[in-house]
Amino acid sequence: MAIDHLDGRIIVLLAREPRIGVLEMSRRLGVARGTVQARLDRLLARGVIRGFGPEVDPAALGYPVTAFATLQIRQGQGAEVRAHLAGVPEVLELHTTTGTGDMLCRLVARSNADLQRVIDRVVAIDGIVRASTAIVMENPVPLRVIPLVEQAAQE
Amino acid sequence: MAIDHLDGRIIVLLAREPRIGVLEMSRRLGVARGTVQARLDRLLARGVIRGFGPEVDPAALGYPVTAFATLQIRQGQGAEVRAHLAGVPEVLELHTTTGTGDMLCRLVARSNADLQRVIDRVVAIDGIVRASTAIVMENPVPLRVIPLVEQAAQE
DNA sequence: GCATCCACTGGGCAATCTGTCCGGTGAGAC
DNA sequence: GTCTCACCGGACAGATTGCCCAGTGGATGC
Repeated sequence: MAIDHLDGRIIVLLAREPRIGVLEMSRRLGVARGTVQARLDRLLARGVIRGFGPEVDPAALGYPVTAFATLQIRQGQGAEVRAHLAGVPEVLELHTTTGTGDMLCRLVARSNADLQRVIDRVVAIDGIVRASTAIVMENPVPLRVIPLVEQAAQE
Repeated sequence: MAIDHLDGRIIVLLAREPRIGVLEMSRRLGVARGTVQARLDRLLARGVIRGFGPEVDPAALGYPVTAFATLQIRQGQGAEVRAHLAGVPEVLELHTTTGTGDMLCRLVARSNADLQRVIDRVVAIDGIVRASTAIVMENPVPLRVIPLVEQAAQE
């Protein structure tokens, strides 16, 4: 089994109030402190919780424009392209995918004009045959996991 | 200006060792504790740092398959579609975009077979005209912000 | 039936960190 | 020259952490 009900409640609680601390959690959940501590350790050890890194808002950093670029890669050039993209700070995320494109990456830029600079930099390598970009206008559902955790914990 | 050098070092330090605490940070950075505390408060107040939510790995939760779906929406049905997708736990993220598709969403599923169920649920609303899905195979660059922070802090 | 293992409870301990003050200093703005 | 602001270095009580312990209850295996 992935996680049980108590694990789920711990994660959800932690997601809602990250600064909460083990002691306060144990109070809210009505279990002993040692239990929460042990559960947390296990969740971290199993990799269910990867960490507690700060969530940084690129917009507040001066990068309010987000875009997704679909890239088509020349056969056998995958490794080079990956390394190249990993070196571009504005590439926040990169996936290799099935389908018409071969890679999908998330970009940020200082402005729509600046996005051109970023894309130029992204495609400045031979291995990329074609790139098509979609600019993000709104983000109705920001990255979230709570609903998934709740679903996973119910079983 | 967005963030200065010290802000950048604080964020990077926090990203690398999230459990670190203000006191230890002040030691590592060679500044007074009050300074780090004030900087952190400001970063949080300005929204540069949104929070410290736990990073949950969907794979460890039993959802090892990730996919991106591009959706075409019938004119004027945007709101309904958003609400519908927000109610699907496997939809981790939703963006409205320019370009051929109208929305882009990130999905997870228990297996490739299960992905079919998720997609069926996603498209189970009138407003979606067409959906095209790309399954993620690898994730050479997991979501990251450190390089961007470092770049933003240099100026 | 009985022993064993495991998770949880409830408690206690010292060490550490947090939140919050304070006065003093230096740099830049007016 | 004066003011404002950020930073420093230090202080304080209060709370939390990491760690330990013995006891309990359920599940498992013999």
